[in-house]
Amino acid sequence: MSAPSEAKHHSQYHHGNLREALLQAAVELIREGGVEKLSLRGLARKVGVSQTAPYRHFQDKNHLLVEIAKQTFAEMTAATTAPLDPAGSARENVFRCGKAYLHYAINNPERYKLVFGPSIEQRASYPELIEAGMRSFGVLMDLVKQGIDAGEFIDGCAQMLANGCWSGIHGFASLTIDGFYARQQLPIAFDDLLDGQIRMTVRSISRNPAENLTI
Amino acid sequence: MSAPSEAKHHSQYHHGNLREALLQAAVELIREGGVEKLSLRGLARKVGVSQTAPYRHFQDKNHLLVEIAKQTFAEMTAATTAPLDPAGSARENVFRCGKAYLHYAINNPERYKLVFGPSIEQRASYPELIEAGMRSFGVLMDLVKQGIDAGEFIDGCAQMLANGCWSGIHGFASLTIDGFYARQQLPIAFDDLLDGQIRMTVRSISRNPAENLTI
DNA sequence: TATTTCATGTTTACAGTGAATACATTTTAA
DNA sequence: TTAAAATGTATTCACTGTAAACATGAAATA
Repeated sequence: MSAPSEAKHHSQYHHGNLREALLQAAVELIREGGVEKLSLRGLARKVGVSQTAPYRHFQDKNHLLVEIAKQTFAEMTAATTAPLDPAGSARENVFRCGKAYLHYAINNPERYKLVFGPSIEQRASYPELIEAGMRSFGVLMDLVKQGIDAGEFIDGCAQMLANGCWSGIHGFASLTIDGFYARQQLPIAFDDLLDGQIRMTVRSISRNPAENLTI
Repeated sequence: MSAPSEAKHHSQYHHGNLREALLQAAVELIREGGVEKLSLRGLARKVGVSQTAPYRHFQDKNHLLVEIAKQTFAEMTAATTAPLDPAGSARENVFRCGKAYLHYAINNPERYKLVFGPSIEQRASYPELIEAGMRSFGVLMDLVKQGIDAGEFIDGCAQMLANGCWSGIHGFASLTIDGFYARQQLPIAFDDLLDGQIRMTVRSISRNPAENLTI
């Protein structure tokens, strides 16, 4: 189980594992200062390599960002899938999924912004990125379909209902990350606000919802 | 009613109305290429002035963007207030407000992204910007309060309900603008998707909502 | 009216960026 | 053993935001 490229005596000309090192360092820099502050030159400096070395592994800056975005989508998919209860109701699972989604977003604000923000150019021309995003959305989509089939959710275009839920959760994540809710003097704790958002989301597609915000 | 600064023979050294000209040109450039592509130097070029002239009117690039964002918030406030019907129900008015909001966002995608995106740094340190944003949010907030008082909406923290609605609408606007919904093969027209989003939003806070997505 | 002052322009310069090109070295395959 | 391919570096260009010093002309004052 020896990793060949790592076992070798680093001649210190060839890095050995530059691509991975760049990705990892970039994620760190983004976490610390946001995508806006990430420069390829600074990244190269951090990794200890010349400023043009990254171009041997990424066509340009955008391609590197796309790679990180793909990884981020994958992590989101995993994070929102993990807490699901196969035996639970669709309502419960949408709640769990939403909560995990928001926790991921709030704990990884800069990566979340990278994925949805304007830093990545020409998103549409990276099929793998689109697919990674679709897979992430698919978690919610499947739950909504199950809920419709089970009669828990209102009848209608499943995609529309799923989009609606996604919009609510994504909007809440974005506004929270950008500080729009932090500035409000709320009579309730933030965790309750977050819970309330998810309950509203579930309520928006539920049949016969209660008169208060329960699930 | 003669505008003194405009009546004078332009000596072509002093522009005469540079601040306004810069703002107007910047809005155009943003509309065409997004904030990311806006450079102060390009802006100066477009207005026909030296590259440092803008610094006589704006402390730095960020201050210029903040000014445009303030104007954008003001326009949004006007756009979402105009269609309200004082005699109508809160449900109806939230619907109208939401629809106007989404139309503004979709017709002015780059300005919308400017206002909510990461281009503006240190938002919190511009009180006038915060206030402009609060006024825009206030339109929805007032409607929600009215709806709670009238018994149309569920009882609860008004701010939480308003935030929830805003999240849904804002999320939909963002995802639409960023093309996440354009890539889906939807069985329904986009206008119906948009309508559905607003109905879901209203539904999420309504007492005794119908079993389908009506208002 | 003559003069001074100040707002608003310009020129020049610097440090930073993404990226293209040409060159160097090391690894790999023939 | 040697040729080729992969992966590194050095140099350069065009672009950016912005600081500093200087120029001009409009408004205020003597």
